[in-house]
Amino acid sequence: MSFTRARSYHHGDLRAELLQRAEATLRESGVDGLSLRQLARDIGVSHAAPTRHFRDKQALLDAIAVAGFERLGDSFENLTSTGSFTEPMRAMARTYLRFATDNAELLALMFARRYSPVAGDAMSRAVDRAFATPIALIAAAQDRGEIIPGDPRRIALTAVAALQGLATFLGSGLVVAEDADAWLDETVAHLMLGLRPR
Amino acid sequence: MSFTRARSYHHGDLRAELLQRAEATLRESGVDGLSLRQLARDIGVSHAAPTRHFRDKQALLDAIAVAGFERLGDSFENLTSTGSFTEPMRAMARTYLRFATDNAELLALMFARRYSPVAGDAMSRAVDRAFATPIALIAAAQDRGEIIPGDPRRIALTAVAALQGLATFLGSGLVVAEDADAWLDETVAHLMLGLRPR
DNA sequence: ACCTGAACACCGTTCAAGT
DNA sequence: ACCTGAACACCGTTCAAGT
Repeated sequence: MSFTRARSYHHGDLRAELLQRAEATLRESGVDGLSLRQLARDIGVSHAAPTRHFRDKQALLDAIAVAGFERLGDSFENLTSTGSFTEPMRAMARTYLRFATDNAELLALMFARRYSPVAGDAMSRAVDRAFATPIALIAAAQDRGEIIPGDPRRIALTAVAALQGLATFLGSGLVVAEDADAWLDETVAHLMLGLRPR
Repeated sequence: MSFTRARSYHHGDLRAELLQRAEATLRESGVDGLSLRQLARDIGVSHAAPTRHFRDKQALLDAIAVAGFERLGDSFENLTSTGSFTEPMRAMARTYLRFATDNAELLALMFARRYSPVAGDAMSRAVDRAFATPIALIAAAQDRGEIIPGDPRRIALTAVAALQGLATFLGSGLVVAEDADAWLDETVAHLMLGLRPR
């Protein structure tokens, strides 16, 4: 059955397979290498079939971005906020930067600010969940007096922004990839201790 | 003369006009709205003419990115490193974030990590120049003992990375654009003083 | 409800030929 | 040296028609 399913008239789970295949193509060939027609050809379906599941190409890209934020949220899941704050903070930073370097094309898509208005709902849910762990981390450290007071969301997002920028610089080659770990440590140290001498 | 020049067989300065027009289109319609054929139509030249000046579309995008880094370098030019360090630092941050928000599509292109190998030379010259001012700013502050010791390039790039990440979050809507100034101040304060209580 | 095939209006790139 | 026009192999999107 499952052998012939791909050749039957109705595919069965075309939406899921389109998404999965699109993510693979994105990783291998970048956004520019992603075409709806090629995708349909790869799966063995007519070029017009994807329209049923994604109204246009942007809708597919939006769905990939949502899946990306969900995966980012998953990768934060086993972070703990116990112990001295520096360690959870460094673990979060490593997780984010690892996701960023392992999924460079995907990350660019996630922050490409091209979402269709329609995508907003599922998108913002996934985004909120992805950043929930860093925010909770900051809040827990504040309770222990290890972090200055202030809105934990704002503090968390400025911290993650520093990592996001570092990921961008790494991706562009402005910072050489081999030194990524050293840059990561330095970024965390600067964030925690500041640039002004103590 | 200049009225008929655009209609004569030889254009005269097609390369410069292609670049200028492309930057305008990029600003108005984004990268996705940028097509060589449309560009040629806008200028009033055959669709194959651009090939003489840019071997392919990527070469044009590279040239736009180089021009972007040059403009970024220009906008840093009148920053001074005198006075208490906090003020030059905030001025630099404002300049970068302003450039980022005023040229969102361009900035994305500048860090799109798709440079053709050929572009590397002019590109790295423009990049080096663009970041020279922030690096000099850090070095001067170190001399006055207002900044911790360490490689000024590394310190400057981690600082600019924090701004770059903030610009990305602003562009994606993760941080609302109206609060940009407040986020900027908070980012600079965190960078200078750190997140750990003093 | 889901998919196909043809049609339409676009692309980027190449290359002989024109000026 | 620079530009044109035709040709080629692609796109995304739409829509009647098929299952």
